[in-house]
Amino acid sequence: MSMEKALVWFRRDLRDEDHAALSAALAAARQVYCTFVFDTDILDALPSRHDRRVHFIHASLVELDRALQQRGGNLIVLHGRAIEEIPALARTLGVQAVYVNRDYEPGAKARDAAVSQALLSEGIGFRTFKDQAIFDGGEVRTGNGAPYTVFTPYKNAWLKRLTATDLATWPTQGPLAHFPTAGMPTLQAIGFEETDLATLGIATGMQGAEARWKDFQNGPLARYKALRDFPAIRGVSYLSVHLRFGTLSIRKLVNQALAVQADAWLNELIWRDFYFMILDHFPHVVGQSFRPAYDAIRWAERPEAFAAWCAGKTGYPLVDAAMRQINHCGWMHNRLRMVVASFLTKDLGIDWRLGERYFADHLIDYDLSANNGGWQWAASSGCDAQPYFRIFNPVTQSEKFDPEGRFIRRYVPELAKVPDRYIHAPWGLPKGEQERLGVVIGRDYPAPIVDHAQARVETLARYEVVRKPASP
DNA sequence: TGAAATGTTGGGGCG
DNA sequence: ACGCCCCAACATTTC
Repeated sequence: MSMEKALVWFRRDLRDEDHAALSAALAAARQVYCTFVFDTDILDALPSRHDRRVHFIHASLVELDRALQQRGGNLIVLHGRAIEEIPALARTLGVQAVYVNRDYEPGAKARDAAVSQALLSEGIGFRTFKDQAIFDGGEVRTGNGAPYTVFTPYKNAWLKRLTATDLATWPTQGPLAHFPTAGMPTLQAIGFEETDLATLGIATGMQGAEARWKDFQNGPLARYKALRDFPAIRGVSYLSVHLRFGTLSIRKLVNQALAVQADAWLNELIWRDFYFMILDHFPHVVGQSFRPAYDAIRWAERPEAFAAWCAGKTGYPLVDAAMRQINHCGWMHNRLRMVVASFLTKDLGIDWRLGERYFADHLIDYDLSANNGGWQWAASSGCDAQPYFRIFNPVTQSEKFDPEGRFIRRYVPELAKVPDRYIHAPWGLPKGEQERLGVVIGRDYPAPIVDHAQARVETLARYEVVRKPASP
């Protein structure tokens, strides 16, 4: 039974290759339309009108539209509330069904439920597909049918279950239907401004994704395990933004990771599936600890310390360099995400939710599932989180992962002249040397806003409440 | 996907 | 030669 018309609604899957919903629509319908909605329910909540993500999406849509036009179709780009725009467009086009790739965020699930309901009332179908994850829903479960909450057994089950079918490319050949529009709205027309993506060398769209992917395969992939922890080195893939917006297919990456036996990198891709699954099954992690006991922790109210953390002025060079990196380019090396998260929660005693929100507002690759998972991991409140007594020493981390201070000096230029021996803890530099080098701690660079050894003791005390329920 | 505290061992200085 | 002590170096435990 072939249907006449279908509509593919693109969201975080901005490509026309290996695309599950597009593939299914093409297989099912004679005429396939394509749309994207700049959803004001999302855009209105963004803190700035200069948002690199909106810019990235817009630039990627321009390329996607061009690709669809080469196939006889086009991208119908709307600006409004998706829960109203999609049913209205479906009605206008006279489609029998709307096709989407599944999204696991609570807000997206609520939106999709509302759209589905609206469509259903008009007899229009709403078909959802797994595309952004390798496994979703209940596909990877423990022996008794529960979702995994520990990564390693999840990973083992994930690998055991994996077959070639799970990694097969979704074919998307075939003609597309064209719907006359006034053309793609400009960035300004949807209320946003151009950003510095080009200056930062952030390539958009499928072509940008492919270029980065080639760079990674020709470069660090083979030595990923050895290089990935060193922020001064190009040792990681820089593909996170492309996975976030679907300008690259996850199946292609997993296939290659398996082919070259890049186990450490494959693990990272499995972590991504893991956190999608956790968010899907445990939506309370948005705003609450995965482990309820951890919501009894009394976090410190320290607005001035939080401001110093945000600005990269804590007096701990690696922490400051990392925060200045996110402030400068909207991206931070993964090792440093752990370091600054540990510092915020366990050195400053500040609620992980504040850090989570800061990352949400600043990361170009921000993804609710992984960001929340990572912060709760660092705060020890999450599933398979590090134990609360495992506290990073910001100086030791610096010595291990930026041994010569190359990364520090790149982002904290006022420390450029500090000798290697003191670059990780410059307050140890003798006063006379500080004067001679023109790097006086407290004048040219902040004194540490907290003493790590003391903070560690206070954190262990703060976390005592999770050990056992408060006595009656 | 830690780090600090504590325990153990063994080489070397020294009386 | 021997015991004693110091203290790296390494291992284990504790948080």
